[in-house]
Amino acid sequence: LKDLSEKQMSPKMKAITKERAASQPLQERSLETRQDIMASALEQFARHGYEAASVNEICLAAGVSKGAFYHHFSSKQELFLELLTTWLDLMDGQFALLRAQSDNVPQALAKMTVMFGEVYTAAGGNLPVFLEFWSQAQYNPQIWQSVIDPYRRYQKYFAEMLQEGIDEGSLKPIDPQMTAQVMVAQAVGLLLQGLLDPDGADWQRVTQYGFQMILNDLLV
Amino acid sequence: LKDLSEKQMSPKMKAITKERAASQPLQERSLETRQDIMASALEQFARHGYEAASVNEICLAAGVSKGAFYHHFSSKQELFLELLTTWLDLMDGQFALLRAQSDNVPQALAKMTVMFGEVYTAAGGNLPVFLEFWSQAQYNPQIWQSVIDPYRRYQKYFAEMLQEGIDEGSLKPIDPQMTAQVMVAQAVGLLLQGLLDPDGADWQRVTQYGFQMILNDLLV
Amino acid sequence: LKDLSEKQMSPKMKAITKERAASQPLQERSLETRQDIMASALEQFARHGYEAASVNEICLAAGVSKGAFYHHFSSKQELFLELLTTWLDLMDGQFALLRAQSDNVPQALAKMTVMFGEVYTAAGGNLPVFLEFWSQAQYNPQIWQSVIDPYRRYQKYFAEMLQEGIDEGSLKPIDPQMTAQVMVAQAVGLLLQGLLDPDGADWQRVTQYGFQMILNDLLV
Amino acid sequence: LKDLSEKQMSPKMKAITKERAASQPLQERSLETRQDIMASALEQFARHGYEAASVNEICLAAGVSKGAFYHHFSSKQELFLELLTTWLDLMDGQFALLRAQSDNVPQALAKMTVMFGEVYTAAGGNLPVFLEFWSQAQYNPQIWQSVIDPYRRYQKYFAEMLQEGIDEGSLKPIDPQMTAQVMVAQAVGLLLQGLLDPDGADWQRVTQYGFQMILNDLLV
DNA sequence: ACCACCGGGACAACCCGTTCCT
DNA sequence: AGGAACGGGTTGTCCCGGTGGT
Repeated sequence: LKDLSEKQMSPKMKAITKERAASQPLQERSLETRQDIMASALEQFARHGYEAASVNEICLAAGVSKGAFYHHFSSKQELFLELLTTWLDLMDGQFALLRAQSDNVPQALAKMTVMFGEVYTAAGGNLPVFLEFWSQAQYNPQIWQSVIDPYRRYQKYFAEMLQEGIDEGSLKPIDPQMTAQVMVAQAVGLLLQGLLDPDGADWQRVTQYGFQMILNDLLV
Repeated sequence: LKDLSEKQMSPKMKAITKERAASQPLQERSLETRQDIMASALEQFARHGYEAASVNEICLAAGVSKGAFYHHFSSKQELFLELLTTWLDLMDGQFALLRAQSDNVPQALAKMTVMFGEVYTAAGGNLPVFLEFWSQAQYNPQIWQSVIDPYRRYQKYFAEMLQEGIDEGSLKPIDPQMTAQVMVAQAVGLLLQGLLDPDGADWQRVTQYGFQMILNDLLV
Repeated sequence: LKDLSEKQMSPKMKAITKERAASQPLQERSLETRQDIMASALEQFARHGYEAASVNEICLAAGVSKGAFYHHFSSKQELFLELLTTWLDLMDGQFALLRAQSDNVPQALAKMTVMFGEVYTAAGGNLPVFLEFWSQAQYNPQIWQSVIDPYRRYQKYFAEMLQEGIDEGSLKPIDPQMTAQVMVAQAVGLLLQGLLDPDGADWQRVTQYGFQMILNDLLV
Repeated sequence: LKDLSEKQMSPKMKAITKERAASQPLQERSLETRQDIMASALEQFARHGYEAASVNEICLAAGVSKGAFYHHFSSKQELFLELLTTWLDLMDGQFALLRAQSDNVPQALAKMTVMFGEVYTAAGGNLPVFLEFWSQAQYNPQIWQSVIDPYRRYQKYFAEMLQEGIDEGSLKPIDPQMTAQVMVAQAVGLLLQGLLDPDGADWQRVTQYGFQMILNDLLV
């Protein structure tokens, strides 16, 4: 997740970087430009929202011409989608990793909670895009598809894990489907609250507390 | 909450209504125009989002001139804020009512769950504005203030209720503050899920289920 | 000329005046309203120019509703024209007066110079409308007519005066027509300079000086 | 000064020119577009005044899209200022040239008079912008600055010239400062009169006559 | 008779995302 | 990869009638 928030230097710095990079292999330079744009876009989307963030600003902040922009991305939308999928892929990877590293289900669940906190901090100032993804999904089928797919996948992950736990006897025989949905809902809700009102509470603690409440119902 | 989603007639119908209204008392006519605009705006915001919804479209759909629009609202923002506060006031009223009608705390909590479901259905197709409110709060301090105030109030409501329950002996001595926050988070999360993926689950049932899980931890 | 720049109270003051005036005879009140509007308009036109001054602002500053405005004046233009003619009539009166009060031509000319200085100070902060009159005359035939008529009249006045002076032997036999035009031109030029760069020179003195130069050529 | 008033072809002609120009080197094409816009703007400002001239009209008359317009100028104001400074620079150049070409002061003064006449004719139909410049200087500090600077410079030019004349013994020991101001004032006044009432007199002749009057006071 | 609210459209300036051509 | 140009669309405001209350 860190990759999403690095490259936070000033445009001026960027310009210099650019000049220095002039003697790089072409392909490398192209890739770098592409990532500069993405980093800049991420920040702009987070700061102003998808609609209010202008391509112009993104280019300016990235130290890149509009011509370059449309060379790399066919539209603002595509860039947005690209950002979205990158984000989701990272999340997916994290999930899989965590699950693989855990021996039993309760342990994996506990780790999830930790990871959740990490997402929150790792995204840095760019967490608001998360909400923006969600919001835009309402109005654009393609984004909706891209957001809903992994989302359902997460729920399935959880449900399967819970089922496993039940099977191995470490969890009570609750309804895995619905429990998973509740858990995800809680996670999402806490994220949004932390997003909107970061100083309103110690959200890390509240998150721990909330998951513990649910676990109380699950553990044998 | 119903007032927010009525007035769903076509623009053509509206135009006729307008003409008929020409002979009404001025004040009444003015009020009606204002509400027409608000209803239209609610729909447009829900359908396209705050930024993408144009004042022009809102006026067209309301069968109202832009002159009328800017007579009633000084800006798109102000209208948005107006919509927001109306919504929140309604919610506040519902909360207070429900609490007053309940004898003990567990009963009130149960009713809340029901009310939550009602919100979901009552908003009709215009629920997406909810997300839009949340989203815009990120970028606009005034909206943020307007959204965060009642939000914190709700949490306080809940926390007080829980404290009451503990005092009257109907609830376990849990941490009321954090529990309230978790409950609100779950509500919000479920709402968003229902918003994004209405057909992904029977959210009414999931909601019931989720609150039951929390209640299990609370009840003596 | 003073009438043009009095009534410089704040809108608040006006509002009070208005309320007090509620018990006045209707006609009187109407007249007052009309003059309030004109005073406000004068100020607004002077401050922002004809186009940039909005009827709204004029009304606000006058403490008058837009309905009232259009009751008294059929358009912004008409008001402007009204202002213009009022101004010009005042000037005309002053001219006639001065000429009547003078025994011989050189004396009258000297007095003109004094009067000119008075115009400058009497107009107070609202002198820029003068330029605005001139400017608008370019684009609007009606205003042009209203501005050009008295203008030519002034020149004729001067020319006649000079002719008189020649006839009575107090002036050299110069071309009265062209001399008059030059004098008026100088007056206008000095006015504009004083308008644009009030602190650039002691325009009163320069005016005296300039007219003296011309007089040197005229006096026998 | 002629450059300011050429390019008076119809929009249609322009469109053709544009298409032909599509195969020009980019920089040249850009420059041409810029000048097309400026020429069109000059005409529109002259015809309707600064405020009343719309960017739309300017673009239409120039055969250029609004996008192109805002690519070249950041605002209508900036364009106006650009026009102003170009004009003033031209004037400055003319002044310097004339002075350099003259042997003694009286000769230079005489030439100035001629030049003044040329300005009048060279500007063609676009002289009204002159008044517009003056007018807008009242309401906009930046324009004021741009207009007042060269203006004071002209006066200083004149004053220095006069001082030179006094020193070289070709002029009487008058006050050079005030005399210069009077001369400029007369010039401005005559210009405005010629502007407002072109058929009211033979302004060329009147100008000659007026300057002669002043010269009478200066020459030894 | 006078005034105030309300509404009507046209249109302003500006900017946006995008494409074309070098 | 980039500078120039495109045109449609944005919010907001302007000037102005009409309708009803005082």
